[in-house]
Amino acid sequence: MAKIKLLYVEDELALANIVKDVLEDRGYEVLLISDGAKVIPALDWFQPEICILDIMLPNIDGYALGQELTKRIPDTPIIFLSAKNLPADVIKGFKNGGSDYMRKPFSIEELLVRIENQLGIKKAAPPAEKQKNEIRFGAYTFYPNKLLLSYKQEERRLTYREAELLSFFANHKNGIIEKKDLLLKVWGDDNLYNARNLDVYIARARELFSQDPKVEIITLRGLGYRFNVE
Amino acid sequence: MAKIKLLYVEDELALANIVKDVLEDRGYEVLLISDGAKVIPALDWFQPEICILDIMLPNIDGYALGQELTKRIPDTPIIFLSAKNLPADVIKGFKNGGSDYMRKPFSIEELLVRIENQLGIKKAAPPAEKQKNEIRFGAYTFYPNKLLLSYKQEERRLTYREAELLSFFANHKNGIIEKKDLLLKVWGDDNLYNARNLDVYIARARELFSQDPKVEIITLRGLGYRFNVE
DNA sequence: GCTCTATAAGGTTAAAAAAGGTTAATAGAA
DNA sequence: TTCTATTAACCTTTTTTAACCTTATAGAGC
Repeated sequence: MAKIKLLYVEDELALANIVKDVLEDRGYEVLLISDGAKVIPALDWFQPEICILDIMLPNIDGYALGQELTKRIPDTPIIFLSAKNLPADVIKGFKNGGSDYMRKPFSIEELLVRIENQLGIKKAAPPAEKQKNEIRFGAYTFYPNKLLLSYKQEERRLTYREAELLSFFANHKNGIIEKKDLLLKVWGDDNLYNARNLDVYIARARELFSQDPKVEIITLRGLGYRFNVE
Repeated sequence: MAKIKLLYVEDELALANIVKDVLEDRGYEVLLISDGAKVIPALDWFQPEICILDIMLPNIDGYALGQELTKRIPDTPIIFLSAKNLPADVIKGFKNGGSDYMRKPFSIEELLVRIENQLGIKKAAPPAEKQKNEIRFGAYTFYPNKLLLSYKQEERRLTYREAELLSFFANHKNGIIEKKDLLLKVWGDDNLYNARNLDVYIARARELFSQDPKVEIITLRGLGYRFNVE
């Protein structure tokens, strides 16, 4: 079975490395980032299933990061971890996208159990379109390996780029998609020509999903898109 | 709207009554039980949507109770509340059906937020939707993820910047909004040109809300705005 | 203390510029 | 060929910039 991908943002490296070791020992694939500014760019290639965030980070504040993550990967649970112990801080954590909040110092065993708890909650509802070969978008079904999109009885063959685009959407549904990330992932390079190219594919994707108004690609001018389903 | 039914099991009555009052004040329908043995029989007629359990109870142990509740009402979240502070106790709480665990003494505000968090996870159970999709501004409803603002039957598509501005307002309603914070959040940079730009968007926002006089954007000259609702 | 005036902040509207949408034509691979 | 990807052309919408107008506020002079 594939390992669960866990993003861990912490700047105290002495602590972080111990925790990381334990987590890896328990079978998680851990990405440890100590600089808050590097988190967002990492989302694309790492695609975490759960995030552990320290709050007091250099450069960026953990709360802001939580908010940003909630926008981009809305179904992924976030556990805040902080020496800020006041109830007001905890509340702020929940308001900024947190699914749980642990005070420092904490017990690693307790952290492990809280992680499992969050994952358990998520498991019950079944998103996680990681390596699936069947993905539902509203009334459509997308078969990434077969390059096929079906709607009711109709089947439609997709081209390679169309399928790549839809796969990217599948991994970012109901979240913010930056144009440059999309270009990098699907075209491997974000230059001006490819940007226009993407516009053409977006038009095509909109046409593909035109039967079901619940599936919509919303433009975030100057930034990218939102792919909304349901 | 029907009140949310909350089962609260606690034997320290002095504490319990204070908490109960606050919960009722926040709109919950609270059933307080101080004798653990009476919990199971009450399930049938009360049918709670969330349970708060103290662990050290006379007659029956809170963990056992948690286990029993999990069997009988498996989708109902349980928050343990206990003076037993060791990580091992917390872990035991999660293993016995807990969805969260708070150490005593606790802040009531924090409890309220954790309750909401649990309900939020459950409410939108299939696809766990953490972020708000619907925000009310007086007679208007704002759908930040759909970039939509509705008033009575009318729906109005918003542009990305308009939606960002309204999201910022949503997070600061009835409070002071500093121009520079707003610029930083919505434009990512506060320089003089963007400042004029913001003026244009404020005019547009005022136009958007012109149907309901209860929603108003008040200028705080030299500082920013107040976004008043209600 | 008043009143007047200068000035800067902000309101409003329109025009310019940039981003993106759409469709068709062209180029390139299979 | 034939199918796919890219480029181009033209159009629409959004955002930015500019111009001009209104209003609040501080200070000068009374």
